[in-house]
Amino acid sequence: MEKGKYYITTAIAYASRKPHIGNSYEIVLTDAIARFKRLQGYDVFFCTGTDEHGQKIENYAKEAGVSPKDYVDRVAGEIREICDTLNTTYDHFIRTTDGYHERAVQKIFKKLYDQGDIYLGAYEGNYCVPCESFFTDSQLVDGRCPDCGGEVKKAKEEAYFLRLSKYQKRLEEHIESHPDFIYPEARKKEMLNNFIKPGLQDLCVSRTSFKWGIPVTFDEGHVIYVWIDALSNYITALGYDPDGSGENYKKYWPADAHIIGKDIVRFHTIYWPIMLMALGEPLPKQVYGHPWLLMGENKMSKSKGNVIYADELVRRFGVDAVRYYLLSEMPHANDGSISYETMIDRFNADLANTLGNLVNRTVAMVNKYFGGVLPEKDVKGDVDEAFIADVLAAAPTAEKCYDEFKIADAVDAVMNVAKRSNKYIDETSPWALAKNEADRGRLSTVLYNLVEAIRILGVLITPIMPDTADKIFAQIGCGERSYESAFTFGAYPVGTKVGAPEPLFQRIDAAVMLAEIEKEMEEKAAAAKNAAEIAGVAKIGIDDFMKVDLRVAEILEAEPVKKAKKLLKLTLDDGCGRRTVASGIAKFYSPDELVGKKVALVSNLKPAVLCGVESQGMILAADCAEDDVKVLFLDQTMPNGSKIR
RNA sequence: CGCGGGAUAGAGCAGUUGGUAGCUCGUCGGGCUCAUAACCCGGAGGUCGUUGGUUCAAGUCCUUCUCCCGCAACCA
Repeated sequence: MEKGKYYITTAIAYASRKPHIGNSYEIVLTDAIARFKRLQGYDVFFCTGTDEHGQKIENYAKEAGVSPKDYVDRVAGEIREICDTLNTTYDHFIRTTDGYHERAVQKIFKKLYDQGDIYLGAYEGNYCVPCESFFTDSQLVDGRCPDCGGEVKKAKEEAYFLRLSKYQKRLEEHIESHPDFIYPEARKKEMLNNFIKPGLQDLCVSRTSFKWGIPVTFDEGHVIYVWIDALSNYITALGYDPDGSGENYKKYWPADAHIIGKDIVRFHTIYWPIMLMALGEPLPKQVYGHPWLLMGENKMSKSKGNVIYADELVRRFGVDAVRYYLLSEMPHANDGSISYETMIDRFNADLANTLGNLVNRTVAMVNKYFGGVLPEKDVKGDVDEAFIADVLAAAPTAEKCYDEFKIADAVDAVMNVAKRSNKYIDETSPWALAKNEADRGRLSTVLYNLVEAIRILGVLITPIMPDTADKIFAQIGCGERSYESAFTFGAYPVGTKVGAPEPLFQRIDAAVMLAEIEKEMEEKAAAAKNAAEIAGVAKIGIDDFMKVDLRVAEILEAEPVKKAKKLLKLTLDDGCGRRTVASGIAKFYSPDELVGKKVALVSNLKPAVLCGVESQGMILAADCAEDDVKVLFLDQTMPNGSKIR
C-alpha cells in the first residue's frame, strides 16, 4: 500500500577513526525506523555516509604518512563495512569527497555569497600574537587577551561568515510553532535558551589554516568549513543543485527525520535550518537527538582495552542479537549502557528463552501432533478471545512508539506477543488435549492460534531482526508478511505445512563467554600499551626542553573555583614567593589532600585567565586514563624553588 | 542564583489530565512436561531523594534543601 515518501538520514560519520559500537548505534536505530516505514508502505529513502574533510583528518593522514584521500578511503571503507555487517539498508552512502557533493557545495557557497548571506569578513581587531588567536570584543578581559592576559592589537584575518543573525527571528518562530521539530523536548529548550534567545553570532564558514576541504571557488586559499560541507550532504545526496535539482530531490526533500547524536543537535537545529532558509528550501520535519550508549559505567577507551566494535559483537552474538540489544536497551531520552553481562542476559532471557523457545516448542508440536499440517482453526475455547486481542494490540502499539522514536518500547510491544503466547500455551495445555482423540479439533485450533500469533510477531519483528524474521517464516512455512496482516487475526492459511523445528538462538553459557572475553580484553590492553603513542611524538633537542622552567613548589592553599567544575585554585610557594595556579584536577582531588604537598611547577608558562582566576603556571600531572588524572607529587624534602631538569 | 533533565523494590526502568504503586532481571516457593535445565503461577521486597504546603485524596501540583546528569563555560 503506497503511503507517500519518507526521507530519513543519519548524521554522516567523521572518517577519522573506526567507530565503536556506541557510534554504530545510530545507523541501526535509523535502519529499524526505515525498515518499519517501508513495511508500512512508505517509499523510503534512507541516507547515511561519511564526513571526510577537516584538519583532524589532515593531521591523522600526515601521521600515518598517507594522503588525506587515501586515509579517508580506508576509514570510510571500514565504516561502510560496519553498516553492512549490521545489515542496514541504506539507499545511498554519501562521502563528502564525492565529486557531485563537492561541486554542489561549491555552488551552494557561491549562491549564498552572491545573495549576501555569506560575506567576506574578518576576525576584526583583537589579535594576540603569541596566542595566534583572534578574539571578539566581548571575549576580551579588561581589553586584554583572555588567554594570556597580554596585549592584543588590531589585526584581521579574512574569513567568510554566514549571516545567522538575519534569520534568527524566523528560526525562533519556526521552532516554537513546530513543537515536534526538535526531539526530545529537553534538547529544544537547550537550544532556545542557550543559543537562540541570547542572540546568534554570525558563523564562520571558511578556513585558511588547513587545505583538506572543499575550496571556495572564487577565493583561493579558503576552504569551506565543516558546517556547510557536512550538513549539505542531506540535500546533495538527493541531487540538490542550486541551478536545478534532480528527481530524487524533488521527490524526497524535505527530510522527514534527521537521526543524530545529542551532541550535534545544535548544528542541525540552528545552522542547518538557517542554511536552508537562506537557500529558500523547506526545512526538515523532525530532528531527533538520540542519547548515547556507554560501556557499563565507563566510557570506552582504548587504553582500558574495553572498546567494543560492532563487528566483534556480531561475531560473538550474531547480527540480529546485536540489533535487538541496541534497540531494546537504549532508553528514549537518557543514556543507555552496554555490557557483556547484560548483553548475555538479554540474549538468553528474551531471544533464546522467550522467543526462540516459543517458536521451537510450537513448531515441534505441530509436527508431533499433526505431521506438520494443521487441519482446523475454528474450535474456539474461552481463553482465545483475550489471547487474540492481546496479540492484535501489538501492531498499533508498535506503530505509535515508532512515531515517537521510542524504539525500545516498540520492541517491547512486539516481544509481548511472545510472552503472551507462552502463557496461552499454559492456559490451553496442548499436550493434555493431545491425549484425547475427541480434542483433535480444539488442539489444532490452539496450535493454529499460536502459529498465527508467531506469524504476526514475525511481521512486526522484521525491522528489528530481519534475519530472524526470515527464519521464523521459514519454520512456520508461511509467506504472508504484509504489514496489514498484523492487524487482523487469521491470515495464516489452514493446511500450511510447517518446517522442521530449529532453535533460533542457542543459549549462551555466561560464565564461559565472560571468561573468554576477559582473556581477550587483557591481551588487547597489553597490546595497546606496547603500541603506545610515544612513537608519534616529534623529537626535540635539549635546547627546546630547557626552555621549560620546571620548579619544585609547595601547595599552600587549595580551593575550588566557583562556576568551574574541573578547576582548583592553588596557591603555591615557588621558592621566591607565592603564586596562583588554576589546575583542572577538581574531579580527582579534594583541596585537603593537596595542601602541603610538593609538586612540579612549570614556572615560565604564560599566565592565563580561567574562569576568572589568573593562572600563573601549571603543575604536572599524568593522564592515566581517559577519566583519571594523577598529580606528580615530589619528595617532601626537596626545597621549594629547586630547578628540575 | 547561566539553561535544562532526573532521584520510584537488590539492579535497570514505566507511571498520561492527582483516585488501590507497576514492568523486566534477580531472589524464594509452587505448577507443568510440548520445548532450548526452557514455559506458567504465586510470595517476599518501596515511608516513590528531603522539608513544608494545596486537596476528601499527591509518585503525580506548589515550596525548602541535598545529590546525580546533560548543555554552556572550562580542563595551562
